Amino acid sequence: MGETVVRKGPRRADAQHNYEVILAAARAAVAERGGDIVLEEIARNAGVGIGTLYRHFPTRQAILEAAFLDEALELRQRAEVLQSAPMPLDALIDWLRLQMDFGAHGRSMGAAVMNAKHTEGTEIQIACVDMREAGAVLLRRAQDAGEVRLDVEIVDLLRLMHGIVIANEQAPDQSRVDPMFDVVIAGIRT
Amino acid sequence: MGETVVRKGPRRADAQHNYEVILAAARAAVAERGGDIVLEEIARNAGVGIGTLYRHFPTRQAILEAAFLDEALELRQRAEVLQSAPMPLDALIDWLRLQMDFGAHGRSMGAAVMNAKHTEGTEIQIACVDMREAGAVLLRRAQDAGEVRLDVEIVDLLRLMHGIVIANEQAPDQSRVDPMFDVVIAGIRT
DNA sequence: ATACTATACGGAGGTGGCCTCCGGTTGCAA
DNA sequence: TTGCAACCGGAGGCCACCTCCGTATAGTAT
Repeated sequence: MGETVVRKGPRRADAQHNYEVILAAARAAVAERGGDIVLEEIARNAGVGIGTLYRHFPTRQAILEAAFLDEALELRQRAEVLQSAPMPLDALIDWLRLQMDFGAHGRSMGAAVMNAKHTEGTEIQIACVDMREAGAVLLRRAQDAGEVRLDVEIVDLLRLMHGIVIANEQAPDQSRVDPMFDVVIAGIRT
Repeated sequence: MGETVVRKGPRRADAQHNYEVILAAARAAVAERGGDIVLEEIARNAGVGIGTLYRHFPTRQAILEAAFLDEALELRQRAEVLQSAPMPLDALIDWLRLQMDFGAHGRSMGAAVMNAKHTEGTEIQIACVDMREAGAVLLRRAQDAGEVRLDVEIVDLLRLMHGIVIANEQAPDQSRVDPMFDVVIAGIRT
């Protein structure tokens, strides 16, 4: 373990540049095609060889993780901001909606990334744990305020949001997303 | 449209036999690998050439649909049986649990099949519609009994069940499935 | 400025799965 | 038994994945 680790430290200028260009292309590709991105196309769009792409991101998983990292960081930040909102339940609900919006944007990448969340040590794993903990504070506040059932855990909510997004992904009409969300919210209330 | 349709009627004996052998192999493969089955492997296990497989099931989608068809039929049947159960809400809950169990068994095939549910005319589409309608009766009974909110639709419930299964698929622990299910049930109550 | 080398680039090529196509085979009816 | 429509099988083209290594160059030492 820990053999071909991608160096994060100081790199040659061209390497750093390529890394960023590839990542940008990857994000664009993920945004419109979801999880089933075509790696060689990303390399082409980034204007680099396929070998260069694979050096920076040794595995398909690595690219998806990198593309999702920012979202995880932002979701954590949003949670921390909401932690001081006046209405604990509303804050939680707002954050859960964000989860869905981000998930919808990231499309079915979710499955791939969800998997990564559980493999130790990854950068994305740490980011996801942080995000989850920040969300857990929101949940706890709502529970302490007596507005949410005590037997609900944060993972339940994250997975339910994720599930709603995934289940509606292939559907022609997105019109039932809100009702489904409402059901979940009603279900966690005391 | 409607060109290379797979004939359902009388076929030559060897063709009929191969069809069944392939389908059996496909079901076995789907049961353990989910949606990302390897078609050539199925053909190999069935002891037929790849060409034969493709004649009987023109597309990957067709195989998944065929493998899932039985489940849809059975779920419909179960719903019809439960329609005469004494407690409408309990009947609905039981049926939704079945949805999850079947989905869990069918694994991530769900996404592929969910898609098929919305393409017109397919055999699986008809089966799914029938199943959904049978489930809708269960829902309506529970609503008429005043036990379930009126703004809930059957698709919401099916998708939520599907979502729970998918979202938990990659997770190492399945222990949160029941709590998530409970949240949904609590959420649809009046 | 020049030379040197660790670092990085790029794409050819091997692998594997998808799907088509067609020459050969066989069930079945007459 | 014969004939043919139905059926079989797998070779082969395609595409994406991923590795490997010869070439190029940024950064540094002189």
